[in-house]
Amino acid sequence: MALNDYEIVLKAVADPARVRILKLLEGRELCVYQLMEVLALSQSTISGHLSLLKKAGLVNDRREGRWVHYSLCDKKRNQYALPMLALILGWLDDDPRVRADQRRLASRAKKDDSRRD
Amino acid sequence: MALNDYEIVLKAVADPARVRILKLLEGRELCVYQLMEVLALSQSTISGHLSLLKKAGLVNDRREGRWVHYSLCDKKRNQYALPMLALILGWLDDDPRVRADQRRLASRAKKDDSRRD
DNA sequence: ATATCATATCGGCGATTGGCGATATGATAT
DNA sequence: ATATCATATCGCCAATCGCCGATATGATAT
Repeated sequence: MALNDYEIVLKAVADPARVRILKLLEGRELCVYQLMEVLALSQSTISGHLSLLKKAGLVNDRREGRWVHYSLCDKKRNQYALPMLALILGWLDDDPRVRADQRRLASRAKKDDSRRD
Repeated sequence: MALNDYEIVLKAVADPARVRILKLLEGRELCVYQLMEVLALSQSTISGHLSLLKKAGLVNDRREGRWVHYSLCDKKRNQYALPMLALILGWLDDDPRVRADQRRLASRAKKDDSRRD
């Protein structure tokens, strides 16, 4: 049923925490742990959001050792997922919370860099 | 806040009953009473959905005597409303429930016609 | 085998949601 | 003023949601 697939995608993107995740995944891969720090939500909460986004066909996961790298989906798993992604990723760049997320992610990345031997 | 406006629109369109309403409003005006009959939901439920859609800037209302005619929004009340409408109205024409809604609406219209003196 | 680290899943809690019937409002008609 | 019709709002209930801490899983290292 088309309406079911529609609902899964729309409910997935209708939550603020989940769009913030999608905006953070724009152009890069991230792991649960990084998203935890940037969004200041518990590990189980982040993991739950990600599995919902995955179920909707909005994100991919790729395991590499103990880390699981999440990225925006490329394959068509749900007919509504990619067009919806294309639409909403053009939005929210001017939102204060989204901007703050980007800044926190950037400063985290710097710390990681300087910690390298 | 952009994220707030986003959430209002997305939550509004993420509900099956509300998309069905939007699909029925495609190309015509309808009153609460007609939507009640087609969707088989109570009058208060339909009215509630419509006021939510209106708050999101997705529909207009136009009072004419005791009837209130609802239609898809034309003015820009929420920056996300019209692009989202444009996207999702291209969808769901093949969904069984949506098709059944259209049929019920059509047969209702016929009855109305034959009842005219 | 044991320990550790990253992630996933489970159970519980308060808040929100979608449905309803009952009641209130607003417009028309008598 | 009263009645009627279409719609809006209110209060309630069951179901879902988003969060958390606790526990389970899966991979790596010793």
